[in-house]
Amino acid sequence: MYICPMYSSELIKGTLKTIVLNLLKDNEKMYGYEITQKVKDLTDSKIQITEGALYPTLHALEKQGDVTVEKVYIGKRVRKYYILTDQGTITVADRVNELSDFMKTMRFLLDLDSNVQNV
Amino acid sequence: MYICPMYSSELIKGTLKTIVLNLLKDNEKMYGYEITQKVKDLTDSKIQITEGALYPTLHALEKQGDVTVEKVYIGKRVRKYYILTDQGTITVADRVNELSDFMKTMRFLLDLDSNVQNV
DNA sequence: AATTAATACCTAAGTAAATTAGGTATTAAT
DNA sequence: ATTAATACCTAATTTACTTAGGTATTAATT
Repeated sequence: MYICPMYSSELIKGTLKTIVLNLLKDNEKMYGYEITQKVKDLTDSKIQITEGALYPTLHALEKQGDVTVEKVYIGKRVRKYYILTDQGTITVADRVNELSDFMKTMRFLLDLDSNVQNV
Repeated sequence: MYICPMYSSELIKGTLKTIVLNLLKDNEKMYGYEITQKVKDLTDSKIQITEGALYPTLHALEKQGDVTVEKVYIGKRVRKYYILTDQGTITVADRVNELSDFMKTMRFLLDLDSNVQNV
């Protein structure tokens, strides 16, 4: 199965934690595979999170206390649900604000708002 | 001299070439140091390009044919002006479109447009 | 006059966050 | 019966930076 990310990987780099945390903010609990599918669906496959990037990121978020894990067995198959902690709620707000601010700065820097085509 | 970038470096990662090319699109010719100052000025120091990142990037752009170089001596001090090539003009359009599209997708994904505070 | 700051270029080593490329195992679909 | 989808994982590699130096000229400050 070939994975075709629409955006060059450099752009997505640095936004993964923000994406994951923001999804958990809106969904209470999600498991890894579900996150990859959700992002794919919401972005019309323009952003496809690779598992090699996602799982280490989820483990890092757990380690730094932004999420907790809840193991659930679906038959014999394990699912690890990730839930945002109180600290994680603060982190996601910070991250989203920073990204939002950064994108605003980039739009100004690249003079994108004066270009009608970019709506 | 301490450099304090406002945004975490991961965010800026991947946008440097686009920023540089776009400045050259609007300015005909610029030299490295001038680019760092211009970006600092335009972003109120929120984005500060480090020289360790910029010079290798300029050399890469030259190697891949997006810019040409013009050496000028100001007294005994050398200045290397970078000028966008025809190919570079295409590259910058592609890059800016991609970044613009990516930011639009991120705004949707993070549900930023429904948040009045992010204007 | 001497020192510091600003201008202007550069590179090498280290780092962080991805990609690539595997692996295991269960369940559903063809 | 075989393939695809679900669901987890890691190790090696790559990439684009940061950090931390270096050289040299010119302007500003003490």
